[in-house]
Amino acid sequence: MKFKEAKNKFIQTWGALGSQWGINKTMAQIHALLMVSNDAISMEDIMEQLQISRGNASMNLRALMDWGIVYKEYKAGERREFFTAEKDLDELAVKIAKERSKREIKPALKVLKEVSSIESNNSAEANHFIDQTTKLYDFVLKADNMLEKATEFKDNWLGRLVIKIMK
Amino acid sequence: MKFKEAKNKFIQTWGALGSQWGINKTMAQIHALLMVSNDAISMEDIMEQLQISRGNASMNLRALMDWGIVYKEYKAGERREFFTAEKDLDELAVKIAKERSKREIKPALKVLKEVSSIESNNSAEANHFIDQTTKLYDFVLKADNMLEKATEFKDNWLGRLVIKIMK
DNA sequence: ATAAACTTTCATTTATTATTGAAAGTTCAA
DNA sequence: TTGAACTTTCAATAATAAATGAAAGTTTAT
Repeated sequence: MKFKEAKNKFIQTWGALGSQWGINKTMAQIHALLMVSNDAISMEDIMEQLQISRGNASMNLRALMDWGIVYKEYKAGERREFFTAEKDLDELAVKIAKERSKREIKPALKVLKEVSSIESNNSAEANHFIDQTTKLYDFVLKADNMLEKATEFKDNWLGRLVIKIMK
Repeated sequence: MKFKEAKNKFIQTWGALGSQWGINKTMAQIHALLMVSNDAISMEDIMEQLQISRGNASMNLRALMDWGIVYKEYKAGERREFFTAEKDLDELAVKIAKERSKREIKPALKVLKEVSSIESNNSAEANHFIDQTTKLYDFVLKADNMLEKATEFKDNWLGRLVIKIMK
């Protein structure tokens, strides 16, 4: 396999993976492209390499910057803006986790708390509902906390030890 | 909030969360409905409660059973099939993790390995590509392993200790 | 202040994904 | 073996999500 072919395959695969996990394909592809690019590239270049429109490129770059995993760069004497991706993978994972937690898990938790707090009418059905949603709330809360602690976790010698043992 | 209202809100929310994470809405809703249902319910019931077609119900129930998180149940003297959901949340998480790993992460890993193994033509570009995709491969592999080990992790006193410390 | 070089926005179009429902398939009781 | 009761399949349709591109908006050099 040649370099160009490999690069393309990587971008396609990363894009597909993204869309399976609720991140739009182009967004994931742009990110992939930037990750494996040596240096910052212009919007024109991104459009060209991924064969996408200006609007699409612009909106997804904006989204990636909102997520904090792509940055603008300015080059001396250049009018255009250039873009780079966060390349540190731990940092990337933490940022994605934080963002998805904020956007999706936190609101879901709010609803779970709400619906698990209804007054029971003492039917078996209602009791089971309250019990199950309460458990779910606790579970999701715990899972969410683990995500949030991922940063500290990775720098934590004890954590690393545990991972080693579990392997 | 009344029980019925809460139940509905829960089902809607769970459905939305599912679709944000790449699981189709109806599938997540059926699962939600079964999770908070006291006992097994028929396809007819599911169709009625979620206002979906027979085909839709059938296909998504099949998918949920393929995932191993919904089971068929037979009631004595009843021709119809009834369905229940896995209600143990740890068990549920493990099964979902395993399934998504198998379907999505494993194939992605294969591609990552492939593209990171190309022969470099010694351009800075190609070298950076190889370096970055290799790192990505290691990272995704590690993350995937952690998912797989989730079962052991939850029963692991040391793991629990670490979580406690990190909180 | 002007205009060239560039970016963003958003109504419209296109592509993707999910849903329907009728027909085909299955199972079981008599 | 027949047919009633039920489930599955899948081509057609609908709903949803993403992409386009032209117009509007910005920025900067002169």
